[in-house]
Amino acid sequence: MADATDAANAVHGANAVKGADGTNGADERLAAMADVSSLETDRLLLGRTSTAERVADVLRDRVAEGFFPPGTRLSEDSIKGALGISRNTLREAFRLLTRERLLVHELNRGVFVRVVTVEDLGDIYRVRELVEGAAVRSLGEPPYGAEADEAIRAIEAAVVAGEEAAQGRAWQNLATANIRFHQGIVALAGSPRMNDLMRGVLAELRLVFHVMADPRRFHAPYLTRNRQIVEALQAGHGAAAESLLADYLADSRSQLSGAYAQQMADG
Amino acid sequence: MADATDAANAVHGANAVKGADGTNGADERLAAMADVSSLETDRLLLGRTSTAERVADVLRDRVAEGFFPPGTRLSEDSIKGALGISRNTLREAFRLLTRERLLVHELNRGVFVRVVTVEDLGDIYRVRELVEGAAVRSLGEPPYGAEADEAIRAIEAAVVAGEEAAQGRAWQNLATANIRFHQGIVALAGSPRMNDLMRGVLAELRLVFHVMADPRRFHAPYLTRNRQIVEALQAGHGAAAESLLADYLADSRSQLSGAYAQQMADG
DNA sequence: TCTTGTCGGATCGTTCAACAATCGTCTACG
DNA sequence: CGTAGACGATTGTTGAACGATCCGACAAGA
Repeated sequence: MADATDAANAVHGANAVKGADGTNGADERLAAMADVSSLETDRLLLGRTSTAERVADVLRDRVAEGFFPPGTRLSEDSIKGALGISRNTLREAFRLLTRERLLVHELNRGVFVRVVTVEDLGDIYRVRELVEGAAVRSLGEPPYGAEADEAIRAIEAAVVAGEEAAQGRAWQNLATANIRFHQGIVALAGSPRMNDLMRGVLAELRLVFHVMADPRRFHAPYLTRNRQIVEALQAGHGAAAESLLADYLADSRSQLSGAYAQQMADG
Repeated sequence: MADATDAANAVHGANAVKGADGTNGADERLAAMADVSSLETDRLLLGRTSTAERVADVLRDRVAEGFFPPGTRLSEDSIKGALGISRNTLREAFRLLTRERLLVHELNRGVFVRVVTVEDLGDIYRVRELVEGAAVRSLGEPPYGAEADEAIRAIEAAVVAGEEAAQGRAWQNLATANIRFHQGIVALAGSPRMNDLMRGVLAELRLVFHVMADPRRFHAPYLTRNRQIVEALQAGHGAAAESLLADYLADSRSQLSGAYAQQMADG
């Protein structure tokens, strides 16, 4: 859970960085005496966070872990008291989270944890099929670029994490690993905007899982398929991976949407 | 300028609507006694807006029309005074616009109109090629659904608007029409999330056009190609439209990225 | 002359208090 | 039984205040 937090923040922070500023080319003399250029990488990590962002991090984790189930109203007063922050700061954190589609804001009524509709779920899968498929296809033939290689390593790490979680019956961690697997798939495309989109979509999907009992049923069967996909990627069989992934998503979609519709109908 | 404003707001409002609420199917009796159904369209417009959202609308338009060029710092104090609103409300509006990637927020330094980097531009086109292409492909064979038919009508309306703008040498309107054309293309997929993504991406692209002189050069040549594409769509030649679109994007990309890189280098 | 330390104004981050607007519910009345 | 209206709770918005941070200017030192 803690690592899920860190990972989410890291990705978010990396994407939030704006483009290069124009301060290059004037200090080559300095760079000659000490290798200052190596610090430029760290500079992105330096981005400090405001209180509102940290509050948003806390609330995001709470929502992700199911502490605030979908539909819950997040009262300004109670949360402000519990976290010891001002109302304005809390409202700013709320805005940040509505941006991520985790919360919805209703005028004069407050903010609620998003309730994903069945139509939303269909759209989520449409996006996934499109984006994840395109990401794999964009790989082309090996050798891949350094960026893609790193993405593949991240994917494999997610698979391993999932296998360990399954072994330890830590279903929550399994869900996290599964989400990170697909995040890694999209990262193959190397497009920050696609990563951003998919991060939001997968966060929404997590909300879906939270209203379902027995998360194991929706994650465990896909462990071996994740493994197959990453092995295909590592072997350079992009087309095979894409095909496996398409089947995966189709199966997952039908299984999940059926169960979710029923769950929503039951209340 | 005024119509650009209205259009931007209308599009934004339509896309900002959250998923279907569950209030359908229960009031058919009412519709029978008086023609209430004609009001259902307006109902989405009826969603009241907070002050912060209206402020955000104003600022969004100002940015879109180039009143605030990229890189401009938006001072809280001066804008708050000019609009006659509280600082907190203004900050909330800023948050809304940073969510749309129009502004960037730097801690303790304020908010700035986004400066799109050359890398951003590359990513923007990657996303466009992927998403717009997939949207057209998702059409399949005619007859299309009602949703897709309406999207095609919107596309054609955008083409007509563009042709009229070109005739009147209203280059700003031409840019708007062009953007709306591509927004319509994506709407073919019928995916709210894709529409959302593309709205943001096209808004970013507008920022690019604002730092370039002679907008005509980047829009006028594509008028006839827009026309060809929409005619292919109307004729049910999806594959042809997709191919035309792909060429369009490739040409646009190379023309724009070259000019933009040079523009950024010149300062 | 160049570098470094220090200062002060301007602006942002955050909190607090207050009031207006709105929502939901409960009640009393027809 | 249904409905209008009052009430309490919560959100929307404002205004002021204080500390923190940034940035340019200016002075001291090598």
